[in-house]
Amino acid sequence: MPPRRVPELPEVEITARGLREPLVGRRVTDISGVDWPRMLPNATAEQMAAALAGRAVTAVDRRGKYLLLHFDDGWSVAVHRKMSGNVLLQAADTPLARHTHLVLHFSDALDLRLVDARKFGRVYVFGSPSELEAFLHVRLGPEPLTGLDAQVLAAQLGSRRRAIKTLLLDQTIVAGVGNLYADEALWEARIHPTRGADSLSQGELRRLAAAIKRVLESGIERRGTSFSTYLDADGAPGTNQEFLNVYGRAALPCPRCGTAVSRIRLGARSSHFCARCQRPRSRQDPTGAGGTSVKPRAASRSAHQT
DNA sequence: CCACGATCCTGCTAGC
DNA sequence: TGCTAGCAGGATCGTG
Repeated sequence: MPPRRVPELPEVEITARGLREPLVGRRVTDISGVDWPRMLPNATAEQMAAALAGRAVTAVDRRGKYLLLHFDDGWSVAVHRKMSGNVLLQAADTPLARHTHLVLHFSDALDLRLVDARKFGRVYVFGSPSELEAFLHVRLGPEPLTGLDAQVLAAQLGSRRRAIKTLLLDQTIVAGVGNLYADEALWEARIHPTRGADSLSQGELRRLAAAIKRVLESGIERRGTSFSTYLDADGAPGTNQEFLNVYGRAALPCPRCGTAVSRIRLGARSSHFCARCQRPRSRQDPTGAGGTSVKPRAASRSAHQT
């Protein structure tokens, strides 16, 4: 099995699009397979079964990195795949994959299965649109594809001084951006990841807002940075891994200038950038030593593996 | 209010 | 070759 990328906005969007056609109009018949109660933080398996059995899917949507299943009578389910979670649509007679922690049984012997080796993924149940909205409201900032420009980004960042990369990973600043697309957007905008958010110029904010949209849209167009073919009716895998400029490319040449891509540790996350294209013009940190240097991983093991 | 470390998990890999 | 310690990473929680 080839390596999988952590799902971010484009990957969740592709999942939602793939599920929409087969699921809308279908009814839940039962729920099973809950072997890990933490997966359901706001309900028990019994409550979830009682709430959803007999209900039809009215819409499949996405907000940030949450996959949303809407049902009739105002019920909804929000799925967060976190690090390793997968959502598989399979015929009921397909053998259960290892690490399956929840199965929604639908009419016509169709299963929606949540498979997650690391058990970080979570599934929430809501009884009304306002409950769902309240849940999402406190967790998610604006949607980058429809609600982001330089002004919005500036307002979201406020006068915060933390590293811009760290703040891009904060879902209340902008929803849906994760480690991979944050690195790619910063490279595209030519902004060093450790730059203090309050040091960004108007022009840099404009470039960054545009770059965030562009990398996410490209990711969606390429059907995500994923190697899995699940959910794709035509079996086509995502191809964005072939187009990454810095993420997972430590020590490989920057596609723009040829300089070896740097990898540093920022907070508890790895950041990839080009030290030449992305200058640390911050006042307090002229050397760019804002993060801890780490040895590049073997360059062969990355998203570029064939 | 803000920053940041610890925590949750297990497959994978580096290192012995 | 086989074993094991340590890493990876999104989001939340607790501490300073």
